[in-house]
Amino acid sequence: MQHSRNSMARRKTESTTQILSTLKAASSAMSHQMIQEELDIEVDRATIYRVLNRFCEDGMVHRVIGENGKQYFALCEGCEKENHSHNHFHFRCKNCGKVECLSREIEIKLPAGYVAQNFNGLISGVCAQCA
Amino acid sequence: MQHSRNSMARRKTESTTQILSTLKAASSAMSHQMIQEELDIEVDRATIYRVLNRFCEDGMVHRVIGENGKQYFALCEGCEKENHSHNHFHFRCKNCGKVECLSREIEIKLPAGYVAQNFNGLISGVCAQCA
DNA sequence: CTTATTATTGCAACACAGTCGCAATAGTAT
DNA sequence: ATACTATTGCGACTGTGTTGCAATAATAAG
Repeated sequence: MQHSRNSMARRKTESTTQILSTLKAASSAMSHQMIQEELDIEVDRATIYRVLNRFCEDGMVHRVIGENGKQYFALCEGCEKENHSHNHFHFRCKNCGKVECLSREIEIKLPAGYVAQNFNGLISGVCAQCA
Repeated sequence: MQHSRNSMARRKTESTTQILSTLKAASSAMSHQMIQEELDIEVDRATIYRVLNRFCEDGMVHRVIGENGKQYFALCEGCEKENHSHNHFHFRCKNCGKVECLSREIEIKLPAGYVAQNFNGLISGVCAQCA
């Protein structure tokens, strides 16, 4: 079978399915560590990152950068299809560590000539459960 | 002389003044590394971080987290006084590394019970100079 | 000016995130 | 069953940001 140009088909493995279902089950964005702890099987840190990066490339998952500089991953909910914009904010609770989506979409106008490739909006503080 | 409770007066040193004037001279937010390279004197990495953290505590400088998870520091321009909100976006050029302020202020409504402590809005891409 | 106090510094060590090369393993298609 | 190659685990590595500790130096007080 011929693949277009950079012929790379994704394979289904124990790791990928488990990580995917972990993300599906999660109510919030997860760090690699949270994912690792949640898995039924042992998966290497490097592998988890590679799987998550692949998911991001494929547009199944989006990456959020916390105010702590760390990466969090969450399934794309409403932007699976053509409109793959992640222009919404996230909220990270500094107490319980939960990272939630804030539904409101934001439109930011850039100065002329600027090209946007990535959007990362995050508010951190204390969530209602922890307040 | 008595200081209110945790009696800590800030001292003026070669490092602090140099770092401050470097930030003043900068047209964009800087990483610790950019600052270190720009200084006339050698200052330890740890010291730079400590100075910057002190500046942040004092509200003279604000901290921006890049989409790469790294910290960038910039002088507060319009929010020196009482209204110390940093609710504006930044733009980081993935080519030249420059981190600029986007002037527009943003207001985000949080769900009930949520308390915001920090705001970090960043768009990354390619700036006009590099496009 | 001299002295005492303590904020600040440099150094080394550390914890952690995220990445990468390589050889071994295991999906997938034929 | 076999070949092809995506994926994995392991180890090593880079870089960020922090911290403990002893030495240094800024500031206030005498």
